Amino acid sequence: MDVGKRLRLLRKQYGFSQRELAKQAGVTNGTISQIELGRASPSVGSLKRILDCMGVSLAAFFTQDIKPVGQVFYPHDELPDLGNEQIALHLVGARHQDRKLSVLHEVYQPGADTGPERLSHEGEEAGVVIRGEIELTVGAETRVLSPGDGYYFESRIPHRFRNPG
Amino acid sequence: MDVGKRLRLLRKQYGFSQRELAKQAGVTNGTISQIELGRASPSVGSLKRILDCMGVSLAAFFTQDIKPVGQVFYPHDELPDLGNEQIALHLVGARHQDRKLSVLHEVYQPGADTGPERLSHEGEEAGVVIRGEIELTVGAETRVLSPGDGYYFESRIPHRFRNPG
DNA sequence: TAGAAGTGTTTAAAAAAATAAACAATAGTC
DNA sequence: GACTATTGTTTATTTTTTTAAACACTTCTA
Repeated sequence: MDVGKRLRLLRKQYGFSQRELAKQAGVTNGTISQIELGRASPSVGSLKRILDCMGVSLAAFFTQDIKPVGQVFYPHDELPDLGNEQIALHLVGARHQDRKLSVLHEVYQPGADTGPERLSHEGEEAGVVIRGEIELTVGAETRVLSPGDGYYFESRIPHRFRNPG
Repeated sequence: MDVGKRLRLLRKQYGFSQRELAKQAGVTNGTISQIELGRASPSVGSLKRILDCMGVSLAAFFTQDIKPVGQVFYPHDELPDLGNEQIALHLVGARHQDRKLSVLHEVYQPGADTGPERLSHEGEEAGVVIRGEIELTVGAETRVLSPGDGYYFESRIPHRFRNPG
């Protein structure tokens, strides 16, 4: 089992560049490059700091137990309607196990606009497109969401909202 | 989770001294001392070489999944008799999971004597005391076996036979 | 076509881990 | 008691990792 190959695979899954990951982990991009190329065997301390940024434990790393990113995009017709006839309440992320957050699509009036970002912080995030279209990038995946479509993901995965309209 | 404390615990379980373990792993005793004291964070390469000597994977190490040494000593009355009335066939290590070896206590005539050793090699080992008493040391445990008592253990655990009589 | 910003890789210097050899402490033997 | 063997720890030196900064390359944007 190659530590370097595994780290690179994991980093790609999360859509990090070497520099992004390095900055968060408190190491340099060169370090990550050399580890991935097998030119250096990281100390367990360094490796731990790197893996922490992706929510992966040393145990999971060496167990080959890469947890998949999970379902991120929820088409409109996959949002169960929990509301009544006057107010539509579509729950986003219903299938997401260990859900710590509940977001509802409540139909009253158009919502506010979300500006472009590229964040990676604690917690979880979810939302729904109200009007127009929004291009959402989560990790390595990018998708244009139409009105009615939703999203759900861990905020530690780098993400960005963009209005292509 | 402290890597040093875990390594020391594991080493003690296997009855290794720092020098014994170091020699097999191809590192120095000072290295192991410093790791165990937390004065150094080993590279995954070094840690792997050390753990290999004890048959512990990096995954198991970080999973806190220390597999116990397992039952080593089997008193006579715990050996199930698989034989007939003329020949007694007592199976040693019946409860040992993943048993790759079967040793039977066959009652015909007294067996040979085993000299003192201190080995650590591949494979598994098992036997039964025929006559007199034998002091068997496996890992950190020592026990005097009487006629009818048996033993079963992985040969990579350092062991020694001694006839105190 | 530049120019800026992004990517991963490479290299000399700094920091940390691993070595080699000493030290101190204990236990066993003569 | 002295001698030997074994234990774990400590320290100066060597080796390796990590850093910091450059490099080469691609991809946007003006």
